Amino acid sequence: MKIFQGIHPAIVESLRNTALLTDDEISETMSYFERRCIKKKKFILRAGEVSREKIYINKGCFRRYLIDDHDKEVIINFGFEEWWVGDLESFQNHRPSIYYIQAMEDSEVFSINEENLHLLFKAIPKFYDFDNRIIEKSHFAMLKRLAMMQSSSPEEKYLSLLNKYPQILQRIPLYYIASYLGMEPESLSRLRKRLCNKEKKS
Amino acid sequence: MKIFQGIHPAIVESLRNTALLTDDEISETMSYFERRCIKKKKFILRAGEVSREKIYINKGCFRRYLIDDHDKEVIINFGFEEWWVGDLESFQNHRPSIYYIQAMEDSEVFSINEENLHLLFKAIPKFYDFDNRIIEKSHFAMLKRLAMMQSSSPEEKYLSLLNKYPQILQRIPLYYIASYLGMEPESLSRLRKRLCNKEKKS
DNA sequence: CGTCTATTTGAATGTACTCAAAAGCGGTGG
DNA sequence: CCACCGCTTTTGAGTACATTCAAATAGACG
Repeated sequence: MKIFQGIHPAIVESLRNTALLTDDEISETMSYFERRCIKKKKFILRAGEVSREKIYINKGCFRRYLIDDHDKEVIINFGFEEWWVGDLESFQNHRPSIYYIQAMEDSEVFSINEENLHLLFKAIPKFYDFDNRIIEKSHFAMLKRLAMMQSSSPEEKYLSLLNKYPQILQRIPLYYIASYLGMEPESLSRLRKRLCNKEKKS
Repeated sequence: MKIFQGIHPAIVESLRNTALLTDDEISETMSYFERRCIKKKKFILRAGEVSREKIYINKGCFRRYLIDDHDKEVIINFGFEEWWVGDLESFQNHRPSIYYIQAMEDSEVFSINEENLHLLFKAIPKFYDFDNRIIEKSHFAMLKRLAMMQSSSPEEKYLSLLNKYPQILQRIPLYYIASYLGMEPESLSRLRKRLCNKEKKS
């Protein structure tokens, strides 16, 4: 098994086991991508711009948010290693995006523009299927998150987030987490205090 | 332009203009599907079952819901004409579903099982691309809905729903709409009263 | 006409929200 | 080493509104 220097093991793993690519095909696939570094706080997309590339995170993390009707930032999701980020809708339709996407840490990504993406799909059809399956998986995850948002109490939302991303507290400030959970930072602070007290009692 | 009897015009339209199929290809595509009638209140899927077919709605409407940790029904979404329904995740992974899908009216659907779907993809590759684009679109819509759920007041959620599906009040009972919006039926009732009063004053 | 389903109303409670302020924390420069 | 500044989190007080439980009303359908 070939070792791929500087590529996150989870990416190689999923190209191997989910996309079912051979090592040669993985090398070829990666050659269509460009490696880029994004400094903390830098944007890879702003509302109004058209997304010109698909981006996979090799290292670091990002937040996607939009500005709602009350001029408030609403965080839609975070992106960590081995996930893609970007506004696929803008990318596909060549329409201005409504989202901002910003690096939360110094990050490194693999990006690919539309032209190369089509060449890659032609060269490695299995990658086309793989890419479609990624969207599908995002969709499934989104459905479950929506169910959560609708039915769970703020406590449950917070705990389930911690459960899913145990490292999130180390990487993301609480007031961004609050926005992601659909609450105010003050409420999250009080909620955490409540949970703390419960722990002590039990 | 051929006329397709008994097929919802919106379905034909999207096969023609989005999938870019010729009339002959549309006929061929449809021949892979089975037409089925579903009586009001009947289930096309229950939690625990594995979804064995993909289903497109020709007439009528459905609701998808799950039973949450507090034994409460949570409505995830409604399906109307020309949309697909079903649990794609269960269908793809052959795993038991967590969702219930129930007809809200006497309905008619086009269903296709896995075997025929693969045959169809082989016969009409453009349908494979089309199908993937449908998932993508669902995903985009879901992202926007999530943003709504996170940032909007109950009033805004309700009004935006009416705006998106003007016919919904005629077809779906209010207490299901309440569940979809993540609130109690009583709250929706009071909310509607408030809106009514505002209208009168203005 | 009666029964089941759906919607509204009432009263009491809890909790998230707003606004305002304080405290904690990290880094920079004098 | 300390003072200062920006960023993040916590605390406080008051208000608004969704929730719960209970009951009344309204509609639909046989």
